[in-house]
Amino acid sequence: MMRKRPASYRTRQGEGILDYMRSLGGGHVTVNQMARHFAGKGIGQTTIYRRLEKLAAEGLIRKYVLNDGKSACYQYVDNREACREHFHLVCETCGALIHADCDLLDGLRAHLLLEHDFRLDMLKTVFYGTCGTCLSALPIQEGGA
Amino acid sequence: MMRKRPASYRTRQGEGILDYMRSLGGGHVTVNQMARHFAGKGIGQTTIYRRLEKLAAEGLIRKYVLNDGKSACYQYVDNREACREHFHLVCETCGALIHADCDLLDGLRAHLLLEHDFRLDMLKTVFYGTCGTCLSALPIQEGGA
DNA sequence: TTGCGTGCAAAGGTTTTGCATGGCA
DNA sequence: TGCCATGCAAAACCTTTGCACGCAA
Repeated sequence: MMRKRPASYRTRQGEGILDYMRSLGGGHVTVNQMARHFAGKGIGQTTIYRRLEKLAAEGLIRKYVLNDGKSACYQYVDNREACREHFHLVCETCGALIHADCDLLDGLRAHLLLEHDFRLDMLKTVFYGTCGTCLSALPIQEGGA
Repeated sequence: MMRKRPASYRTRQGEGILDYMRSLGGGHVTVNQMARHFAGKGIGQTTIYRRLEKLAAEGLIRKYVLNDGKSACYQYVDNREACREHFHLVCETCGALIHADCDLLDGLRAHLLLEHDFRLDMLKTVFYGTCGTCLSALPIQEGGA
């Protein structure tokens, strides 16, 4: 039987990185920021990259690429199962991640599968836009550009 | 008065690049692909970058950054308003970028705005999942992983 | 003639990889 | 002890920039 053999060791670096991600409470960071945070604390940037990659693969954290494509940023998500069942909205202005539970999603997913022959992956899909707070804070910002 | 003074010259390279983008009929390319296409035809990659940047600023083409952040890809849009009106689906298995014109999007956008106070930006949002081709090619591939 | 457009090469930044060592189980 | 994890440095990549020349208007 292939038991839930972890095949992964618990290390100081790994714990430090996961703890740090958790401590952000949903906030997002880049590898660069983390590298600076851990500078002098014995955690190199290669480890950060590899660790984040693993965590993202496990679904414990989420990886975003910002619009300008400069560098990726990561954030902790505490319940990945629930995450298959709701929208993830990211505000391009303030960076907030919003979890939106909504059954419209089922309709969307079904539609994509039936009409477009496409199985949607909610763990990867992120909706970009502007959140209510930033909308009201913004001036007119019409469709101009 | 600031007339519509072009302040831009018509060049062989510029025409070539725009023609090529148009010839794709909405398909998408990376700079790398274009550089290969124009290799030996006297259009360097620097020009491609600068030209695409300009075209994107003018709204004649669109620039995407996929979630893996590898490289940006561009596509011609002859009607940028219409372009706000379709889904962009990316297959995580084969990497295909699919354009899905569909009015379900309007419902989705309206819903997000009304119910979730979130203005969706279709220029940035990409749906990730598995395309029909890859779905049928795959075995069962249940929710396992 | 003017000055934008082009192209080469180099710089800049992010992410990945090779390889030897370190540390968990 | 076995094997994964780590870290340094180098490589691989993508994109931008400096500078001189070419070419459109």
